[in-house]
Amino acid sequence: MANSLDDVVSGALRVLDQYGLEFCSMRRVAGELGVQPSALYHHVPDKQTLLALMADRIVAGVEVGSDPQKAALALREAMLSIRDGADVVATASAFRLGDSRIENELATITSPDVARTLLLYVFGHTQATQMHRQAAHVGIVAEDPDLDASFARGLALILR
Amino acid sequence: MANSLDDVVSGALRVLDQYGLEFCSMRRVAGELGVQPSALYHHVPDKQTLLALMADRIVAGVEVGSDPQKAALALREAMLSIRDGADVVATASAFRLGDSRIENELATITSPDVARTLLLYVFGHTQATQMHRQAAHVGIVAEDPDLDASFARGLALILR
DNA sequence: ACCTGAACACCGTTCAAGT
DNA sequence: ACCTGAACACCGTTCAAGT
Repeated sequence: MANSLDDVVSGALRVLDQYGLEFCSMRRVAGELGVQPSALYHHVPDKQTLLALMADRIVAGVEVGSDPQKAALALREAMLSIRDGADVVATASAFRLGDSRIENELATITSPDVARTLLLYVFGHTQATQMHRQAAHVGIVAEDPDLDASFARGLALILR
Repeated sequence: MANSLDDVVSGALRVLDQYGLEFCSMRRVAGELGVQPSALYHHVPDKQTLLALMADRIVAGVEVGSDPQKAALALREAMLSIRDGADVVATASAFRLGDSRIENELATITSPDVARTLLLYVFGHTQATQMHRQAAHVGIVAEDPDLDASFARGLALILR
């Protein structure tokens, strides 16, 4: 019956994926878990912290390895795999500029400057991709079929 | 007495600069103008549109010219000149990927791929800079004195 | 440890009505 | 054209109290 912190994060990610960041409220997450809104504050001090935990989980499976290009593509895939994932991850990461796991791992296989540039590019392009696709899905803009290729070319530009 | 659309945008930018995006509500903007919240909907269909108009005004003075490096620095300066400016501009721009004035002008002096990569990098780095500075200002993180230089080096990487 | 119930101070948006 | 007043369906967060 009783929820753990992991249950809360999982519930929040389900709400995010179904309704989007805009409607991912503490009250909806509580509803998803069958609990009162105030119950969430037993697990988490505030919404921002919950969002940071969600971001960690979204990128948890991303292995950097030894190929920065592969790492960038994996990161992009992880963020695109959940609605508004890029927004959540990018916002949470901006708060820890310079000490995120992925930035540090990228830095060891390239350089600190390339790592940061790459990471910010991946966030920016993926956020834009996801936003554009959402807008296309709602029909307020035409689908752009070239976004994946555009991403790859920008990547090559930075890693050249 | 009566407000124009320009007055509304100006009022919204004053509220943004004083209180930040989080507290830049329709109700506060209305208060700033000495008007009821519902009055804003005479000028603007919704908050998102108001934010887009604010973004346009923030980058209005940025001249692209013929030097992409200078253009990127000018864009960064414009966004940093107002609280949460990078957030507002980046979010609004993601909706128009591929047909913003600045992206188009950059494309003519470099290439479409460089223009997009550059723009996304500038947004990402400037958002992170502004967020990090805000966090440092509130004291939850140490100031990073290298952010401007880090920006310049990433720029050089893309434009090399 | 985990949760309820009630409250506080807010939101964006709509709509009839006023001038 | 520009605005008021009132309402609707929401927010995040706190806190005493329950099990």
